[in-house]
Amino acid sequence: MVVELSAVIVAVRDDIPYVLTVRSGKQPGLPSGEFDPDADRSLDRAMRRWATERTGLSLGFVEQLYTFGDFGRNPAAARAGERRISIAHLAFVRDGEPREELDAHWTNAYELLPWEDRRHGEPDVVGEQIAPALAAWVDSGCDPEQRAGRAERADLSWGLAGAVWDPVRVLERYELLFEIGLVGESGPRASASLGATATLDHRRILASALGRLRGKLTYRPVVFELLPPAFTLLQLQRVVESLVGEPLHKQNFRRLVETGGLVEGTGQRADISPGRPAELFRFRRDVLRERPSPGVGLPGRR
Amino acid sequence: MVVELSAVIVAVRDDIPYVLTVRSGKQPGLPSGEFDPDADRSLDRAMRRWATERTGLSLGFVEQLYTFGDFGRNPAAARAGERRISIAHLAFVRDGEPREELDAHWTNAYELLPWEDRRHGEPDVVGEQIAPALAAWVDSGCDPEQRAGRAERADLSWGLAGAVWDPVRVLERYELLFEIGLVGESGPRASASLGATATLDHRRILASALGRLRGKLTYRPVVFELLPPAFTLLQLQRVVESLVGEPLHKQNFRRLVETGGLVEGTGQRADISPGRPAELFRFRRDVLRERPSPGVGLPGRR
DNA sequence: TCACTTGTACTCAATCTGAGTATATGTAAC
DNA sequence: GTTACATATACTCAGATTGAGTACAAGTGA
Repeated sequence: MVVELSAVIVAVRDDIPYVLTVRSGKQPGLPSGEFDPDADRSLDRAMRRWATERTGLSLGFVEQLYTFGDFGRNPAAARAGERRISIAHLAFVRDGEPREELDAHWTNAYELLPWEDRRHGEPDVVGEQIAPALAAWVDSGCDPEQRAGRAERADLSWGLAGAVWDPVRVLERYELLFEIGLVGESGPRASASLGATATLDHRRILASALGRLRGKLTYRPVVFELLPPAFTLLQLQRVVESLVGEPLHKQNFRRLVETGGLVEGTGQRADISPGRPAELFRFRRDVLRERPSPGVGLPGRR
Repeated sequence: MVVELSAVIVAVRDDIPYVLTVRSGKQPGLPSGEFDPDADRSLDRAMRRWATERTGLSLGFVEQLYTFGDFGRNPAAARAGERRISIAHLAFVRDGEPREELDAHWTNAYELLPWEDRRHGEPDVVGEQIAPALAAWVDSGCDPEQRAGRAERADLSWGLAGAVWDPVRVLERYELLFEIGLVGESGPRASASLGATATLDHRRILASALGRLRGKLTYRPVVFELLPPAFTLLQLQRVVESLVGEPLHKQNFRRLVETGGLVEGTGQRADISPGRPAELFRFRRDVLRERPSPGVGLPGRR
């Protein structure tokens, strides 16, 4: 059995969450490579070293995500009888371009999962293609019980029929689209507005990364790993919004992070801006002692 | 490379969280076995089938936890040059004894991690052995910077020096004890009051399971997978308390789950009890549509 | 009937939240 | 310089949530 490491390496620039991709064939894919147990004592170490070699970046926050071993998802390998397990990781980098010769690029995460970006309202794809397809899938259940189960699943993951949209359920949404044949890798019904396709099941891995990341934001101060040491509150807010995919109330966000003790002003101000110059803030480490789970609590999630 | 599945199978009875263990040699260990990719299409399926065969239980909630591949932790295997990766899972069962002939037992999770049970206040081990050992470790840092780093790490994970105790940081606590040689598998300084030892790094896996479980409780209604379909509010509270390891305010807990829409009364009452008979409640599925992350919010975690 | 046990309702102040309004302080255009 | 514009920051206010209790209800066995 082959064990490989793969990584969802995230950076945010200009309000866009990017993931690092490499070309393998004509499609972009996540950087991944075989795990060599003799070279590294632990998975974590292996992950960091390998990512540095492969992408030229040094990772900040790194977390193991999930181990994928669903063989049906890799038709070519399955035919060849190859057994491959992929240990996926989530990692952040602050900035810096990958080295060119490594053929790595930053891809907008929402190009791969367009329905996840709701900062400017619900994207059209949802109403025009996804919701109807889901409705058809629900109706095509064989008995009332199955239809009810399908309806609940669709409503909960997609926030339909009065259910609330939960930014964290990224993987559930992707898997449902996959099941009903709407996303590229799984069938011919895929269309461009449902996002660019990626190698193998890498969009699925990305979905699981985005979901985890969104959840983590709310109870651990991980956003700061994506920001420079000093930042304005608006910068912070934009990064959070870009990751969560939802707009936030500016004044309340500011109150939340300031009175929540998550940041503290450095008397300096940012000069590069139209409008009134903003104060630069930094992450306030002490918050870790004061609150058990400090993070940028999102609105309405309680 | 050998890939194995292992499982932390949890059940709660009489206010005690139990994990299923099997004997391997003289120590208890988690059930685990080699993963056969040809038998099952996905890891999840493999996990369920294998657990059923091995333990005679059918699992409710199952979730992948973490993939462990730290080779230093298994000295015997390391010497033999064996490379083994273990994909750990967390699973719940409602009740039922494991089949006897399988040599499986329920072990009190707090026998393995005694410092995690704070329902009756901070256990004596913490003040008597752990805190002093941590202090010594902090002081033995070579320079002020390293000492400061160690102090922060110790304080945060153990809630010392004014920091708050975070029930979720189970793994961080265990790893720290491991590093300073306080827990059995890692050195000779271990004592009985620091918990029973287990095979290989199985206590570490248990720690990661308990932490994950505690976190999950607060934002997904997973407790109900551990309870019968109808239960009294006190039963529910006791199960939550046993898992979280902290006492909860009764009236507020009740308000939380009732007005939070997490449960609904079934007009029936429980008869087996001293005192006034309590009403039986059931999980209210509709809460899933109403709130993005319904769970039994713990006190003070905000 | 009393002591005891557990269940359930209700109170109350402190805090937090969502949704605003109002004002401050820059730059670029006229 | 004054105006338009853009963003920053302060403050308000009603409604909901939380933490910590008090009070009372409804069973059991002595």
